[in-house]
Amino acid sequence: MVSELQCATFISTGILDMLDPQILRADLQQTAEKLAQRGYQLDVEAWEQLEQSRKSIQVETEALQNKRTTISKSIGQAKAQGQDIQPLLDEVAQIGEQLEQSKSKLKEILAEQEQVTLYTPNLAHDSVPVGKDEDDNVEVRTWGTPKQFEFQVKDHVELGEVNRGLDAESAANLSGSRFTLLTGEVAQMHRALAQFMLDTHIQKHGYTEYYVPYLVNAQTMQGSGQLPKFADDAFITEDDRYLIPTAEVPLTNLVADSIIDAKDLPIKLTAHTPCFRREAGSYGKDTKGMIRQHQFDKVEMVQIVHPEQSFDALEEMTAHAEAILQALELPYRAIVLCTGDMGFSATKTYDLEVWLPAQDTYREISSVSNCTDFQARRMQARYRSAEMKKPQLVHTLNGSGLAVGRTLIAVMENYQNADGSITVPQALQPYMGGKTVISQV
RNA sequence: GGAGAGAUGGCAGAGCGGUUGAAUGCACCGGUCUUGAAAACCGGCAUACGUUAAUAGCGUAUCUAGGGUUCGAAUCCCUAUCUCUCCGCCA
Repeated sequence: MVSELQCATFISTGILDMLDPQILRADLQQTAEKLAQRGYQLDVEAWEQLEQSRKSIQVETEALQNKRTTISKSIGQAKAQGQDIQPLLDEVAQIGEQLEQSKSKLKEILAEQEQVTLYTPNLAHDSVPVGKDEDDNVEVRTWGTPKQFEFQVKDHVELGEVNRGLDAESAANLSGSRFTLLTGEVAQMHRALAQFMLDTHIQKHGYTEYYVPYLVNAQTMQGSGQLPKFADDAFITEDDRYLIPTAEVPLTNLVADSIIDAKDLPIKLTAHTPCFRREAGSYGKDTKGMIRQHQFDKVEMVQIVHPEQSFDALEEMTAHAEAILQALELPYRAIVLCTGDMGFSATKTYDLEVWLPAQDTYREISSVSNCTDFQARRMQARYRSAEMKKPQLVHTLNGSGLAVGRTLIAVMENYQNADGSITVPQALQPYMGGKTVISQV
């Protein structure tokens, strides 16, 4: 649980952030409708009232401020010329109290508005199917054909036991439920997968590798949209740091509070990190095996791009994630998430789902999102070119390339043999000392 | 963990209670000169919000952040964060 007190420490920038205040102002009704598609109810009337009082009070405050500054300056001048300043002091004294009142009122309203914008999700792109939940997601394409097995397939838990590589009991004893302990060749394959993914993104897809902190502060979590709304999903330390739920958090925030030269775009970053999630609200889901864990490894891709490029970049990044599955020859399908199933910061998301023979279904293994300027606004990440008068917000994207644990599961299940041994995919063999099969049978 | 020093514009670096959004240099942009380039010289060059048709004017805020003192704060006080130096500890 995150206490009220901790929530109160969330960083106020003093600016109206998050959802573009200009958009909220320009076409409030339409914005509210778009938000409703995502299951978010914006109180239009309350917002309009807030806006009205903000306007009048801000104008009033600034006028008072101006008056005081002007008088104060003339006090300085009068003093320098040796004139009597008492009349001026009397005059300014009256403004003081009025100004204080006006100021604190304005502060209150701004804080209220910030609360609204901080909790408001990104707007969905027009190409995103409108829908309520995952049932309304739309399949975009499939790749590969699920293999027909001549024998009764085992799931990854059984395969892990057979090969003495997956020990749920020890993990539970050490840490509790939703943790995994890998040993021997299975642990080796897990490591090999991460290396293979990282090398592919660096060598073939043009990403720069990063090693990042696994603990970040509240400001950073807020920048990429995890806070304040999803505080309960994250692990927090006693000194108010958060275990990263994904490398997206530190990678994306690398450009926070900066103005990037347009010719340095796009910026393409990747990192292999553990990810920590409370999995609050997922009780009873995927309790068996290592599908849903408090700790899992992931290779993450992040791109910081020119606003006009972000939808092309979304396709490109999705292809980068698909390239890993293709190299491993794992059948999968790509789906586009509907408005109701998308994450908070995303305007459009593709999920990749890998075929799991034991479940006889596709399961999520990667999620690639275009966040447009939503995170950039929270982080104040902008770019500038010579022709531009003002810096503009960049667009940010992130995607898993891929979730390592789930990829391990997919390899184990798709590459299993009748005796319970597991063939090592060809692409992975160089990363496993040339080993072609895992077998403790 | 202990002791000390510091945080100013894209960068470097002045200012240390009044007319300072902030000297100066570098970088960058425009121009003069030049066959061209360099050099030299001239000019320009922060961000956000408000008002507005306006990326025009005008107003407000911003010298790490948050409080305070004051008619007035980059300048004084308090707190937090971060950086550096030394000691301790440690992979």
